[in-house]
Amino acid sequence: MAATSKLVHPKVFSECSKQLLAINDALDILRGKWKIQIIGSLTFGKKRFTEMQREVRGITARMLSKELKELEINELVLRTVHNTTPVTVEYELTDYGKTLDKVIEGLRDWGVKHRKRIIKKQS
Amino acid sequence: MAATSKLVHPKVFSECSKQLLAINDALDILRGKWKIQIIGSLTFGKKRFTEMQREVRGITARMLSKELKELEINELVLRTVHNTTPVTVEYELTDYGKTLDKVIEGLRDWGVKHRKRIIKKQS
DNA sequence: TATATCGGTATACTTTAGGTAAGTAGTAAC
DNA sequence: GTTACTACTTACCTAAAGTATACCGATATA
Repeated sequence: MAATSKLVHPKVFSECSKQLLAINDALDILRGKWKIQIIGSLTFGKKRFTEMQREVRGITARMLSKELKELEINELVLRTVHNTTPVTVEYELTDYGKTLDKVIEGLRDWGVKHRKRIIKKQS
Repeated sequence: MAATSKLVHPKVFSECSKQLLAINDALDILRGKWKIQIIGSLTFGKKRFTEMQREVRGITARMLSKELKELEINELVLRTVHNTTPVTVEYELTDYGKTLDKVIEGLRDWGVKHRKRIIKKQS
């Protein structure tokens, strides 16, 4: 006897697919090792380039520059150049960037719990 | 005159760094094109392999298999083989996997809003 | 006998992500 | 005139991620 294939109700199926599409849209913008961390660092306020380089552990100037550019294009981050010498550049979240608060917070909270769990398992 | 480097208060700095570490921990497990989508699809309940292949648009058997294995190793997903013919295999979120609810939800909600925004800008 | 299903695996390949290292302009301090 | 600072850019390279396609055993169906 062949396994009966429990068909998902079309309504449920399309609902799930639609939501996966949304997740995909979000990931398209946030994917990679650095973007979410960069946004995370900017939730603490305006930052200068070198400041972020120090804060986001392990990131190189190349990656920071590249990722910030993409975030700027997607209107999540605002870049402001100040006429000091040498020039200073400030990055901050746009209002739209700030709408990612819940995502960042969720990821951060889960990460904290996850780290605790891993450490507990090792001991 | 050189720009004065506004030093961040050590307490604020370490707090930010600590939180970025947590975000990094979370991302280590969830990074890539598919993992979050797979978990997202499982928030709707148990799924069989082929069912997921249909649901997660564009994923190949190879990737689905690979990603599910990694999620299983990290105890986010449980795999159950049923003795039907042909065999059926069910995947579901573990209790620990379910703790990602907030993250998935946040990403999904943001994705929905983001898609609306993009469509609006195009018109 | 031929074909289909389920849950994959094997192999080969292409693409993208990310790292390394060096260099840049403009200014200013030593 | 050499060095230092800020905020990058460029060229190059590797490793990881992802894709395409064919195939597997067991069984059931046409």
